Amino acid sequence: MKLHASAPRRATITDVAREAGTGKTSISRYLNGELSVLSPELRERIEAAIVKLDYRPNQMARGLKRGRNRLVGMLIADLTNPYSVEVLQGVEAACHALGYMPLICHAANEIDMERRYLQLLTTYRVEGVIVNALGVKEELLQTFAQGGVPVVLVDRSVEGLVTDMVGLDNPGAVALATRHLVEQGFDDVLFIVQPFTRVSSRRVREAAFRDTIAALGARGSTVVLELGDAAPALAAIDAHLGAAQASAPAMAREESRTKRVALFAANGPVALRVALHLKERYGADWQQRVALMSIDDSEWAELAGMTTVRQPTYDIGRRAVQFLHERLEGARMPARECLLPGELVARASTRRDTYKGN
Amino acid sequence: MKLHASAPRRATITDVAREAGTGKTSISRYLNGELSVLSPELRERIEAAIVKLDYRPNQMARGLKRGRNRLVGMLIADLTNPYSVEVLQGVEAACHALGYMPLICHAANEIDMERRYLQLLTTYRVEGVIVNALGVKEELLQTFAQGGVPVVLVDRSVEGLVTDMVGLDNPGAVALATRHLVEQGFDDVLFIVQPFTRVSSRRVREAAFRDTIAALGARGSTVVLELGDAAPALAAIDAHLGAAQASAPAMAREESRTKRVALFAANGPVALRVALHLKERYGADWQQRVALMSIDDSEWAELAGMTTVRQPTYDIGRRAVQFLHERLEGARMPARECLLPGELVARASTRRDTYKGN
DNA sequence: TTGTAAGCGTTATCAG
DNA sequence: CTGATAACGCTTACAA
Repeated sequence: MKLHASAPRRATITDVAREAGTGKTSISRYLNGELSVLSPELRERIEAAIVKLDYRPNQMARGLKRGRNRLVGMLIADLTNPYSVEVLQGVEAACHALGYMPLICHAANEIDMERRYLQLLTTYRVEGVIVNALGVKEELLQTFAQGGVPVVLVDRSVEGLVTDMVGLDNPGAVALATRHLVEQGFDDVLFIVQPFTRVSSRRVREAAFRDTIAALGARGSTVVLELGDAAPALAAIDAHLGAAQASAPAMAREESRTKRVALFAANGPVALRVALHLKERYGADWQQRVALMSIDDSEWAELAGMTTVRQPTYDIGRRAVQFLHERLEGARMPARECLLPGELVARASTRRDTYKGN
Repeated sequence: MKLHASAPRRATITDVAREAGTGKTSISRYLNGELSVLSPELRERIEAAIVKLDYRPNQMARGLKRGRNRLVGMLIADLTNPYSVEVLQGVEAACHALGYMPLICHAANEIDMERRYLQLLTTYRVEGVIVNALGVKEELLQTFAQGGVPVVLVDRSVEGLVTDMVGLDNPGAVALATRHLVEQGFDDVLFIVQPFTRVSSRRVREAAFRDTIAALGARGSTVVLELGDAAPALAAIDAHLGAAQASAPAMAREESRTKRVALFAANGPVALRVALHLKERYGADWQQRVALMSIDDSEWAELAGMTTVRQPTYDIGRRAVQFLHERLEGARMPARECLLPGELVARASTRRDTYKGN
């Protein structure tokens, strides 16, 4: 009877070779699918040995020798944002389809974490990285690029770095949303966005908003909301809403909604913050009183009846991996940019026919 | 001028040794903090060489030699569930504090994925695994345990497997919630849960619900809701609600809420599904008409004014890593179980004073 | 068809 | 204090 050793070392290729009464090379060949060169008889012995020893090739050793470990880094700024999780799902699916193992790193909105993870990734010799940057300085990413490790950016670009990037077609999405609002009769739109100067996607959305508003000849302004300290922004919103209401001629109670003003949140987290505030201020039926639209189709959007622009998150993730894969396969081409279109999901909050009195 | 090689291989320890004009051993010593045995002079040369070559030790090679790579696997059943993301944050924080690198695997609710990832983890020779099992057969996990790789279960236990496990104190949480409902005047509670026979946490919650209801002498029943096909369950709920309403004596319109019946969702996803249905059926002010409570404090809970029991997710994650760490440090003790208490977050939906007419 | 031997980048052992 | 040298588990010429 064998005493249970405290750590019954996993079988190695050598063990298998011995068990099968052959050399390591043949085992290796078997593992790598070079079946044609193995006599059926040997093959069977190997098979048996592997099963018997429950052998699993050590990826680390493999990678060390081969020079590639099939690991790709996926750096995510904030998993708390459902957007990221959805992108991640696409990334995972694509990775598996192509035989990569995503090494998922979650910066949790901490810039140090981000740096630290990036270092770690190089330490593990990932073959490529997909980055949803928080605020990496270009140099950090540059390190990868210089080392010949392809980088694909998701959702945002990084100043001074030219690489493949995939994300939402922000101008298109914002235009889609804004046009919808105007068509529905809102001709004064408040665009609410987090501090945007340092984050490309926010910057682009804000600019697109102003452009679209101008093109449509509507009124519009931007409010900067910081999630950490939203009070000032919320006050500004209230003020705007209040002013609009005051200027509107008295109406029947049912029609008290400030009809011409709509709120447009630049992303899901902002939308939630604003919705919470509106609910607090206007009560449970806030949706009837103020129109809210948002980029990012949050899970609660349906519940709140909020109109949104849904991002093609899954595809974004898949596309990112595809770009990476192509580079890893040796593709030499200038940096590409893949901008996928958003989809308008119209709900009660902005639909003309939902509030009485037109 | 140096031509940019297509893949400027990363510097290895040998390169550094050459650059510093010394042997690999010294470099290794330097890397492992055995500074005391290095002459200040040599130390400086090494430092310089490392910086100059931007050297990063290869973790794979390290792991290969050392027999441990500081990798711990984290298998998550469903990242789409915010619960998982929160636990993950705790895990990450703790891992970094202890110098581990979490290898995050997302099964995306697919049982094959789960199996596949588990295999992969053993292939990468992770030192331990934290598992939020979807439905692993015990054998798979057994593989780890037998190989001397510690396993910590999160949120649910796996039949036939005895290991450390950490999660919510389900009986306590359910009792807390149920008692609250009864105290608020609801004496007929509908517990809504996904098919629970195969998932320990659901099973425990359901049992605890029945126990508590019995102990309190209230009425209560269980409805099984499948997220994939919720219609039957929702119909059952409607029926129950309808019956209660019919049996109640006619009241003023304002008091039409079926006062004595409350809905209790076993987790966040179920709560969302139910809320969506209620909204569809009762309109935007569904919260005024039917009481909904849930385990898991979803991000939209505040928005919907839904009472919840918040899970100590972050701590669950941290605790899991701690357990793992202790095992990795060689702790030999019987399997432990850490059940953390939930916290009641009372909101309008179940508060007596929020609906008119008491 | 099969096996031998030389590494991959580190660390550990053992002499200087 | 410092540095050869032999592994770690695997792949890959190169032989046989």
